[in-house]
Amino acid sequence: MVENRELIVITGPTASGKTALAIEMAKQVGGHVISADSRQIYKGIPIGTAVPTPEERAAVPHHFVEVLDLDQYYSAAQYEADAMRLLDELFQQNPRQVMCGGSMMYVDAVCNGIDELPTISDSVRQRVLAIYGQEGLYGIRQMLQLLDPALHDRTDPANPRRNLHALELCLQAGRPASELLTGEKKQRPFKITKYAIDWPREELFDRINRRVELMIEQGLEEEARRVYPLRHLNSLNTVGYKEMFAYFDGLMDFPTSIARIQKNTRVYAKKQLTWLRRDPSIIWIAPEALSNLRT
RNA sequence: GGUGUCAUAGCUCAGUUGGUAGAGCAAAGGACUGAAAAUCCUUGUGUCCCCGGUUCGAUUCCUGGUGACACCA
Repeated sequence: MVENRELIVITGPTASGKTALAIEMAKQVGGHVISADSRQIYKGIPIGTAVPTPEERAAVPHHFVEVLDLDQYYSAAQYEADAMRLLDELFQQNPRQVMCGGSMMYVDAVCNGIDELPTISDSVRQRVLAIYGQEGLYGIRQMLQLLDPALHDRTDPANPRRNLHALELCLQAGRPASELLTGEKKQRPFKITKYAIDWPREELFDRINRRVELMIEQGLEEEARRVYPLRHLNSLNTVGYKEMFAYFDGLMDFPTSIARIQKNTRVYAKKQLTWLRRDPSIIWIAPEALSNLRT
């Protein structure tokens, strides 16, 4: 009954052409596009996150695009749950569906699963923040070592966010969180095939630079001004907006902020590539092969 | 034309009282389990402008050249 179910995952670095390819694939197999993008999921920032166009979305149904308010909390774990629920539904209509996105953690959450962890309560969060405020990262590390030596040892000692969260988990769970972090890969009731588009780096960087210029033409500055009052939200701690905000704040001029967006987007693409490189299940496809797909 | 200052990593520059050199930015590599377009880590050999001189030894001092800048004509 579920034998031929397949999730076709189109991933890869930013500006590599995932959107168009995913739509083409979805059309061919008769499936929907499930976006795996931690920023396109928010409403109000379509230009800077290069959301699919209305025409593209009319051609194939899309999910998880422009559905959250900027101040809504969301996470890879929530995405896993939401996406799995949706896939269950969609597979009943069609055995092949397409996932598209460059948020590697989201992609992995669906492909491999994430451990079940307790939700951190406000009181625990406040308590950990207070420790951090008074004793800094050192204090957090010390307490973590006491509560969960194993987790302490494998947590990047210089990364505040990771250590804060590790300690939060221990306090919330009431026992060493490392017991919960099994890292077990979940079995999915469908086949997963991952593709990424393999551009020569120079060409990818060219595409990035051009796309940023296009965003400016489309009105990125105006869009950024609209959300400027919400600039402290995590959803706006995003390439394209941070740099515009810095320009609005007088920290840099307009051309500099554009150049910074281009640079930071290149850095982002590199980080994505680092993640992708260690995933042996990815099928890299040459850009030239794309034209053959588009029949 | 004259005088002066400068010439060091892709860029901006520091430095070596003569023992072949280092920061920021850029760039490259990596980590990643409930904020992930986030967060964090690692990586600096380059004819020290060119020819010659002094010296055990010159990127550092000296002569000359070339280039840039400033001022004077």
